[in-house]
Amino acid sequence: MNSLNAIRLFTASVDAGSFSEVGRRLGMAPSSVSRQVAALEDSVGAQLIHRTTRKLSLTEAGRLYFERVSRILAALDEASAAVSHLEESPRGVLHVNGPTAFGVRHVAPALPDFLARYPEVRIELTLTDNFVDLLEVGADVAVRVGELEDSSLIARRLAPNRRVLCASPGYLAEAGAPERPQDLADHNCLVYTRHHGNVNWNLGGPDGLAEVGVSGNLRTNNTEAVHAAALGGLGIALLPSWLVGQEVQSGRLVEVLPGYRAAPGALDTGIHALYPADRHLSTKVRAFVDFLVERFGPRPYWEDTPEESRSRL
Amino acid sequence: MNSLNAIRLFTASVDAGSFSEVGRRLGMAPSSVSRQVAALEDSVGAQLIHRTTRKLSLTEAGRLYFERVSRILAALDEASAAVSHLEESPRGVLHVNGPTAFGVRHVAPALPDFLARYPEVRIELTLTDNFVDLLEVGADVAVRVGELEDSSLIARRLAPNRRVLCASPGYLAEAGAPERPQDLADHNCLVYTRHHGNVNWNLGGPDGLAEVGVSGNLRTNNTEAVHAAALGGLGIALLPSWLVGQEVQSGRLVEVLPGYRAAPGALDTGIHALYPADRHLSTKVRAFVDFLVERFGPRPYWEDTPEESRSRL
DNA sequence: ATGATATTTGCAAATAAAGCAAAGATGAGC
DNA sequence: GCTCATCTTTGCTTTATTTGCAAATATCAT
Repeated sequence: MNSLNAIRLFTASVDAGSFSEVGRRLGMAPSSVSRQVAALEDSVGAQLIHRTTRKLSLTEAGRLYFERVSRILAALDEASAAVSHLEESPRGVLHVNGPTAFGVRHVAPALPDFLARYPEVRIELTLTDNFVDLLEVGADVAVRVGELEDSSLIARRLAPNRRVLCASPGYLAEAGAPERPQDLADHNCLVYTRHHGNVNWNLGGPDGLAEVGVSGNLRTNNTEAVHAAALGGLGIALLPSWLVGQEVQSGRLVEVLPGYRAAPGALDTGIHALYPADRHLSTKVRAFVDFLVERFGPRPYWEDTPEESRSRL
Repeated sequence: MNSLNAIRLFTASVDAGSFSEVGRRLGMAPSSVSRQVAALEDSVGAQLIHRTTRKLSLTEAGRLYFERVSRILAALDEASAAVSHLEESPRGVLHVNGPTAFGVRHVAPALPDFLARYPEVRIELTLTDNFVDLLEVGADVAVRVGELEDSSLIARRLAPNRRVLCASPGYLAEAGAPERPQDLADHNCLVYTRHHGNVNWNLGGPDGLAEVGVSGNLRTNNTEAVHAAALGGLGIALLPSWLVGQEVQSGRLVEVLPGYRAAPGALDTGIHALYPADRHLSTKVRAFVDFLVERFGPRPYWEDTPEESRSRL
């Protein structure tokens, strides 16, 4: 087990032609240089340098070792440099993980801008709806909507996650628009739930919290299904603003009880970027997270009212 | 300045998939492994491994670093092995230095046998008559006849260096053979000397030491010239046995005053092999010196009497 | 939920490295 | 030929680094 330092001192001695000179250049005692080289010789089991008080000269073994080892040292430095260089400006492959719906709607459309800003980065986007271990899939960063689980990860808030009531103009024309939360009980409510049993919607509005038992002719554990049904005019849905924002802006959906929002629960904690709590956060991850924060927050574009949306064009 | 050990622990961790496992395999505390890898990460300035208490996984930087560095480690071990291996059996270039006359007559003829025994050795033979610094010319071993100077070198005695009196049969037939040392004063003595002034030959024989002032019509500072003149029948010469031994054996020269030899002086200290006093004596040098000792000593073939020489055939 | 095992950190002990001074050696210059 | 400056090496002490242990925290399997 020879030390790298000894090898560096050996090559330095060959270059300088003197242990003392090496000591002077590197600011260390000549005896230290001498001993390190001697230890290296013991380690490889061969004399590398013939010494005279006046002159150093390589043995054949030394010459051979020097040739090979100096190339190796260069390669080693190069390897370190490559890795350090990797960190100077964002580059390399960035593995991003996220849920399908949000990923398709808001992450993927953002990637062209990101990649335009950092041309040396390549992105591998994995969209999964079951929770996966970041490290397991080799992801560098994940976008999570709603509750957070991984405590060993750092979470950076990207946007609020709010749910709003909405329905298609067609449905409202037919069934009328509710004016108070209690009116929802008389509407066909499209229920997203993962469990059996009754479902209550907790709504916060100008007059405080209101809890309304809702029901309808569709219950599903898939948000996209609720979304599709609402677009089809089936009834009133409680959906995340990032999912329906653009349709509200375009008029394909209309916000119902605009003053009310779903009272924050576990599902509404927010939208976060998660990444490992490493001491050395890689620049590409930092760049990506910063980019998302800049793009979404503090008030994401999908929260715009129809008027704001029009004026933005 | 990252330590080699840290890099080894890093790659071991990647292989084992766990710091604890590495600790178990290498017999060290997991905390040490952890800290070394952390230090390496600080050193290169990038996270290399994502850690969970349950799992390790490489970052992209880590993957890149691992790929490069594992090859490098292998190359390093290989370099050490190559050098160590070099020491296992004699191989490589062996630089031999020696005086011209002795080299041509006794070293060069020995080389075929040596090279036959060690086929992986290549010899570079440098014959010089001025004293040279072993290290200066890059020699691994030198053969020296006579006085020794380099005190930092190890000298191994190869053979005695004796000078004997001899002349050609033709000269003796014409001038007669001396019967006592004092008779030399009346002979044409071929004098080798580096200085001016009178020359005495100190001869040791059955009746003790005898000092005889000698002179003749040839004085030279070149032994070979004396040799050639003696062969040509010019007179009586005092020459090293290794130089005239074979001619005495073949009868082209005849030993004069056979009971007498030159009294040992500085020039007669012996024939030595010299090599650097390194802690790691390379096997090829050791093999070469051993070979010469075996071939020459304790009584070299050139000291044989004519009878012995004949029986040896 | 609980137990077994993982990483990490603080702290003390052990190990390795560094500096200093002195000794021996070598080459340059007078 | 001799002296002097400089080089390597070694013994000894001081300093720095590394290690191991124990405890805290975190994770996965049962």
